[in-house]
Amino acid sequence: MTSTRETITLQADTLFYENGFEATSFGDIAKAVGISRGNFYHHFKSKDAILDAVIELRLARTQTMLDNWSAEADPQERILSFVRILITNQSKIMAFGCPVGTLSSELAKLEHAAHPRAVEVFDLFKTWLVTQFTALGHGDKAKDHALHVLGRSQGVAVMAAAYQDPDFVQAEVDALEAWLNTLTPHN
Amino acid sequence: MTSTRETITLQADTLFYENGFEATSFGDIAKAVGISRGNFYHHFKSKDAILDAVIELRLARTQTMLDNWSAEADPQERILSFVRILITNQSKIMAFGCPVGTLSSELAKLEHAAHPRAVEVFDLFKTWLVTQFTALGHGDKAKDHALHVLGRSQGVAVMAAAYQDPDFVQAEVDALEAWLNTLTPHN
DNA sequence: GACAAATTAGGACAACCGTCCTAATTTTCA
DNA sequence: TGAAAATTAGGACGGTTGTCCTAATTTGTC
Repeated sequence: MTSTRETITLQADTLFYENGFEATSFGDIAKAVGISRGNFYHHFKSKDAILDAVIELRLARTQTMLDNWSAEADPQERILSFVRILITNQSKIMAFGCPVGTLSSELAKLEHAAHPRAVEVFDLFKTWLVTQFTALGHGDKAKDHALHVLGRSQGVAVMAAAYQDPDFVQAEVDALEAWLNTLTPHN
Repeated sequence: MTSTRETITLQADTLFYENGFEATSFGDIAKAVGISRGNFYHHFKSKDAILDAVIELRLARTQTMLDNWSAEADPQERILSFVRILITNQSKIMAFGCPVGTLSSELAKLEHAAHPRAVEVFDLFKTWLVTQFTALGHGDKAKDHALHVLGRSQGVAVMAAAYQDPDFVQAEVDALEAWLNTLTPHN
């Protein structure tokens, strides 16, 4: 029993990811949802309001995903769960890049008011990663390591979308795993 | 004595970078150049034609930059020249990301015909980096190392545009330099 | 100085954009 | 069952988009 508002948000989320925010029109979303264009304003008063809802959806989804990964006993294994979304979502990432990174980049160029809110998805990952690195005993280096892992993942996503090369993605995931092992020798 | 066509290309290059390709209109370019909108089609028959010219401009600029770096005697130092564009162009990158990466990402989402051509800028960097790593004696690992450096740089650019944190950029550049030293110990 | 070519400005064009309004329909519930 | 509320379709709106046309102006050349 998903409400029309939810359906709009879900479809907009997909379209914003696959085609970009600017390139997605009201008509595109209306067609995907199967409602008339004019009816829209009963659910959202503007396109920006839809963007806000999409960002909140992504924030909630991300938090749920992070909570699930926290079930893992070993913090190192938790971090690997994060790194491996590059493999899990490989085909989508090779086609459209990372949803977080590409939206952040687009909203930055548009100087869109929702940019800081979109970056909060990064914050969720960052905070969670800091927690894991702290648990591994990396103290004041935890934040640096968290941003490092985030950045490496973003770089892989950009190059994956440029070249569509699964071997590169796998090699970089392996390299990140090796780097993690360098940080924390498993005795 | 720059021709109108050159001026259009230069202004479009800046606007595409700072605002995005899709978000930049003919009117925006016309205003920046200082000519009427209708006059445009005497120089470019379509917006895509302007994009092609911009990409070719970037290809030429990139090649020139790589040639200049090749003057450096030590291949390791050449690679560092590449890494340090993150510092040189820091403020622009924090505002708009990497021009190569963001255009590639946008054109991928638009399924634009010019996407492969835009990726050729990456190819220039890649080929050049492969040459440097080969000169350092990394043989069959040269290509992997080249893509690794490219990816790391892209990741830094994405995160820089998200957080506008110069310290993060500097830390990542240092980390990349340290990684390079790990690869090739300087005795 | 005359004439052809290159370049220009300005506006027309159809299509689409985000937004908004209205009137009809469906749903809810006392 | 009937009235109130929620939801819907369809279209109008002003503005902007990329594209194209025409007529005027500038430029270059003999």
